Amino acid sequence: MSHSRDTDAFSPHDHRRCIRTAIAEAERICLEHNSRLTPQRQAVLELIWSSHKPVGAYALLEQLRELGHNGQPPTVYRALDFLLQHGLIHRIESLNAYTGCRHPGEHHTGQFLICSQCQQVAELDDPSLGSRIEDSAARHGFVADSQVIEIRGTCPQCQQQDSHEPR
Amino acid sequence: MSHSRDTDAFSPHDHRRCIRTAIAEAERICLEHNSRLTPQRQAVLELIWSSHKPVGAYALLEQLRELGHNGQPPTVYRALDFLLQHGLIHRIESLNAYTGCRHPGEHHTGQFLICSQCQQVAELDDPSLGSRIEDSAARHGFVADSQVIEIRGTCPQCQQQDSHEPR
DNA sequence: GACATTATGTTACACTATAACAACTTTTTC
DNA sequence: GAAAAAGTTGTTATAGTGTAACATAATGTC
Repeated sequence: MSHSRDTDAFSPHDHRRCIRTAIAEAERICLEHNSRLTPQRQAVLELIWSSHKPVGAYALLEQLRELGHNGQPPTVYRALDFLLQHGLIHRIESLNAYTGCRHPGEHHTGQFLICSQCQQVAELDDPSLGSRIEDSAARHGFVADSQVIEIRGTCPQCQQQDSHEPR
Repeated sequence: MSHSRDTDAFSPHDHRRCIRTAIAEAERICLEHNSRLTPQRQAVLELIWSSHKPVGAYALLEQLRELGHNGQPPTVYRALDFLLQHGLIHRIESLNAYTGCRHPGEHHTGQFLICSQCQQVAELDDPSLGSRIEDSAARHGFVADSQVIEIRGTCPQCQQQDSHEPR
């Protein structure tokens, strides 16, 4: 089975590339919107992209401090708000945590696969699923304008390990 | 368009009936499971069912105190845990709030329509949507075992009011 | 340079949730 | 029916998540 770029999060990959791409895209988008990717915002974005596990705001705060940034909660939350507004990150509601967005710029509603075992998250980004949901809502006279789709389960990698180490 | 029992939450209806049914079902289920629907638990369930707007734990606590119950946070959270475990209520992740379950007992994953205007929530409970999502995940080698589906938008009633009072 | 705008610093606090242990009730067992 | 076990509630303290409000600093505009 071939995996799209989206769900490669679960497969071993050159993660530095993820980070580089994310920053590059962020710069592009900020330029487009005439917004500023300040050092703090970039630092937060990089920290979020340092893995595919969603990070909590206070964990980010901790890491920012280690990097010598000044740190109080509002600092982090402001950066997060900025990144969220520009579609550069997503908030995972069921985890109170944040993860990098794979398709910044393109307007899309996040659909997440969350592995209960390794804690990693991949984006599904299946537009037809999105419209299927809209339809479902519309059938009840409901006009949808945003969706929270968070699917918990076991990723391919962890399934393999399970079969190797049963019990 | 005809609405199923599920999404009637948005339409005017005899709400006392909702509550009565909910309690009756709760009693049935607790009997089945040999669990006890204690006065506190029942009080919390009734409070949750007192409307179709999800309620936060601390709001419940407040209301419990007004009813003369003893109240500290753990009291409420324990009742909520019990009700959640028995499938009598759902937690709305994106609101940190709780709402009554329309199909207690039947194992189902919650799908919620949340009106941004009136704050009311209806359950979709579209099993084919659930399996559609499972499929979507499976296509990426991911085994889903639970889903968080929360759709924000405008309910039929609020749409009507909008068209009557534009601006 | 003066001004408006945007971003950050700082303090304090609100909201959501749980840990840990004590006391009490109900059920079970003998 | 008394003792033990299991389940429920009381109580105190604290952890985790998020924001309000106001001061200061940096940046952009004219």
